[in-house]
Amino acid sequence: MKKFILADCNNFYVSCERVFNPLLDKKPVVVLSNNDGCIVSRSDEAKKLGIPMGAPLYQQKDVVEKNKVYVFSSNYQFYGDMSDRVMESLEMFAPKLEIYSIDEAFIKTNTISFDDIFKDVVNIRKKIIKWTGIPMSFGIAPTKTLSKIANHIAKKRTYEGVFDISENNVANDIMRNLPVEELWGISNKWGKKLRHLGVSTALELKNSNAKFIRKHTSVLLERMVYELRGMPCLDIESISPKKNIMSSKSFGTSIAEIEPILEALSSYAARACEKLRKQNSKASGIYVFIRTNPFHQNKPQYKNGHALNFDLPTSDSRVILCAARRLMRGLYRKGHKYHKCGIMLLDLVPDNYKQAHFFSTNDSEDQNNFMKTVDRINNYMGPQTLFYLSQGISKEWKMKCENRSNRYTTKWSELLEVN
DNA sequence: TCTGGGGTCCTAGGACCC
DNA sequence: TCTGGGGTCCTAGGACCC
Repeated sequence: MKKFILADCNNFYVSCERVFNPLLDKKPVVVLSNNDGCIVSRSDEAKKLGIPMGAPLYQQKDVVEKNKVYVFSSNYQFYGDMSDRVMESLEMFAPKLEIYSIDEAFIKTNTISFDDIFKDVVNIRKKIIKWTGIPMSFGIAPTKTLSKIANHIAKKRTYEGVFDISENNVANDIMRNLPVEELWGISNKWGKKLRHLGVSTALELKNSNAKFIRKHTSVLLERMVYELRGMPCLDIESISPKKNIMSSKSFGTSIAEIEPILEALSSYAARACEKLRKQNSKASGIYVFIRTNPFHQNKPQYKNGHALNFDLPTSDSRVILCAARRLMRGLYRKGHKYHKCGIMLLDLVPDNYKQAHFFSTNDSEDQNNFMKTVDRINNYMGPQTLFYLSQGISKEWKMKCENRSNRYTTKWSELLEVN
């Protein structure tokens, strides 16, 4: 029988920090989101202190100080590079893996030959930990949904970090004690709805009438019923280019004037365009938005967004920046303190996509060559070596990032030093 | 004081057509 | 006086993921 394996890094961002800083072993460690806002990765020691996932840092200040928790700002360049190393290592054993997120990948067993799946996976896991320094867990099951559950058990229960849920008829016992909200694809809203229908555990969902579930929820949960029964509805997905690309960030401090907002927007747009060209796409349109801080309900709130279509799809930063700024000037209202803005590149098409247009000139060879040159220089000399003046120089909107570790693997000046 | 960012998929409902 | 039904396409918004 074909099986799915979910390979997942343990406490990924924290584990990355530990690779180059062994003093952090066995200590409580957390990593923050952008702007040092929320806690998005926790070591086991930090979890034991009761620090919840996603909690704002300021609400955990007491626990953090009392227990000397190590706190790191996010360092995505570094984590991204470590992720590449882990995935490339996995690919050596399983060439057709589906990279599901920065720290997880699905593998299907018919793409590799195993003598004994369990034993072989234990060996793969050992090798990857040795090569990358990142601890991982592996869940084995007949469907993706079940492999998620198996992975969960592997993390908690077994010392080898590998668990096969299809062995020894343990699946039902595990599901009997698993609240529906902990299933992959169900969260609070659906959980409530299911409980309302009399379904509160994974096992009860598995034994429900699939059509009944679909009628009262959606096709997604109908699929899940079958997946829990061991009938695969979800397969390994091949890598496809993104359909939209987004770049947005909250400002380090709230901003009332339009100029710094335009600078921030230009920077986000430039970043989005780099991602766009990297995946060899062009955008047919853009959406730009702005908003005040929704947590300050006692202050006047404003949020708005506008979209625009280009005559022809483009990946030219200059065209996109100009259009974005024009949209923003239309959105901005004086008298508010703004907290966040962003841009989404819409309806992406392959960059070799050609369509004749009588009047538009925004898709010339010159433009493409110009952007390629800019990207090449920034790749070689470092991000932002060349930038647009409209991104500004003072950058008062720049996000907070007070405890970032070194970019050990991607920046010469920040390599680990051994004395 | 301080509350992330970047995605995907599905559904309902409106506009429009014949 | 009595005013259809069925289909498609698009969009906005909701829900979920990590």
